[in-house]
Amino acid sequence: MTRSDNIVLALSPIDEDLKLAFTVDCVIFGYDNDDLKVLTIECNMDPFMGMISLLGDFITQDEDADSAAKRILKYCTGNEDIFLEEVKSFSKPDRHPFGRVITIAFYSLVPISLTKLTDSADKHLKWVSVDEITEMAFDHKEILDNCLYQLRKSLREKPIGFELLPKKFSLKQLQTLYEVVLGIELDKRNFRRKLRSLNILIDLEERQQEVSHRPAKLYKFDEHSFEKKSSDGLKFEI
Amino acid sequence: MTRSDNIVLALSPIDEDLKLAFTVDCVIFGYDNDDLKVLTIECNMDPFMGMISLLGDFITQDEDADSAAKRILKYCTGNEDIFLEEVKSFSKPDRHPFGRVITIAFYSLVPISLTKLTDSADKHLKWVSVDEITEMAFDHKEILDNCLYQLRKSLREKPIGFELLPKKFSLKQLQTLYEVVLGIELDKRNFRRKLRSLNILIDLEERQQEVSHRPAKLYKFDEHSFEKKSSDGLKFEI
DNA sequence: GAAGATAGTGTTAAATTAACACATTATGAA
DNA sequence: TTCATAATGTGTTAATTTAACACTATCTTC
Repeated sequence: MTRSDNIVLALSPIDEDLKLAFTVDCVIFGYDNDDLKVLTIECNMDPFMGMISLLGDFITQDEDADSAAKRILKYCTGNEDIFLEEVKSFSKPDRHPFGRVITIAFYSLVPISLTKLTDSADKHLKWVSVDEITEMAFDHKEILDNCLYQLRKSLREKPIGFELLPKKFSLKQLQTLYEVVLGIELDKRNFRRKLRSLNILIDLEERQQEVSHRPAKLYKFDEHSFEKKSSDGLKFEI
Repeated sequence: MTRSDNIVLALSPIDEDLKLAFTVDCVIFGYDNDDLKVLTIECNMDPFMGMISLLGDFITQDEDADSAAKRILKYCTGNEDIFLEEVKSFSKPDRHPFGRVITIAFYSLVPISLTKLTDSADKHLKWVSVDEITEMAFDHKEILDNCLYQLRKSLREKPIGFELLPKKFSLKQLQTLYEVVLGIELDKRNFRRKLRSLNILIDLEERQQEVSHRPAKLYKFDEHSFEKKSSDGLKFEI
């Protein structure tokens, strides 16, 4: 490869023999038992032996970063239709002990209840509460922090909370999810009114089963309304 | 480099001889004459010969993406203290005719009036109105569109409009900037009240010179107030 | 059928946003 | 020096949105 001409600088020519690697790392968020979790894998590479790390892989020759992230998600969860958002790149020269590895971080939202970790990956993977994570291999804690920040931001701007829940959910579940992830308390009546006004939920005319009290009504997310609204700039703002 | 172990997939081993290149591309926005402009350079590489492209370069061995972007900005404008925000990566396998070139896109905001394009770069660089740009070399039009979208989003969320203006500016200038970039009309009184309430401007007790009418008061941006507010989540919302 | 547990609902005050018109102050030409 | 011109600069009110707040309804289990 020769230096392209639309590239204006000639300060530090690229060494043709430089080994570069390009990866993606996925912060796979799950939500279970009123707790936000991240899918992790144990690192068995020094100097990070035994620490948890995010799920990542090289970007192959015939795919883009997005496809690589989807491939990882499919590999781990078997699911192809998962919410995914690119966050930012991480490229400190010394971020990886093996050389120059530049990574693009994504976060994704999966409903843990619907997710069977695939057999091949299962034994290595672990859902860990975000709260419990104080350190990770590589710069993965920094990546996690950035993705968590972005998740919180997006959760307030766009109707994506559903992505973490089962297809059918109660308003209470949804509210608790917001409270847990955002770390705030919400007023029940205001929360419900807000969601009503957004017209993004479909009342399933069904109720929760097997609870020892009045069962809650179940809703599902109305995909159609979302498409329509997100395109002309829905202001979600919970 | 061997495949790291925290990387779970082994579907498509990376060819050790694969030539990868890692670049940054900067959408350098300027504002002049009530018009949003982008700094471009003419491409002289087939098949994009003669088309305009963004400013970009390889990421060198000892810098991260951010540093590379800053290096480009300094090279072009001589200035080191320029607003810079990472937007997203572009990594389609065929996006670059020379091989596998993955790029991280940034946009930056510079006050054209204060910017002397450096001598070495000057003859190749051109400020072009965003409105006039219908196509660019590579996937740079797509990159521009994404960065423009992000600029508009950030302009509504964070007080960054100042970055495009001279140090001293009038409220009218600032309002017109918002109107031009966002493509909307704003109410003068509401706009002024809003800015007053944000407490991010310092009245310089000076007035515009050389205008053939009542001269406007000049303000500057109060850096200190911004630091303080952005850290605890300023809601700008113009 | 009573007790326990959670679901579900409406009103009012406060804050924010939107809409709107005229007086002020400088310049420059008569 | 005064008048025309061209822009700056300012306040009030209505509409909307957000925040605060407490009780009744419905189901289960004992």
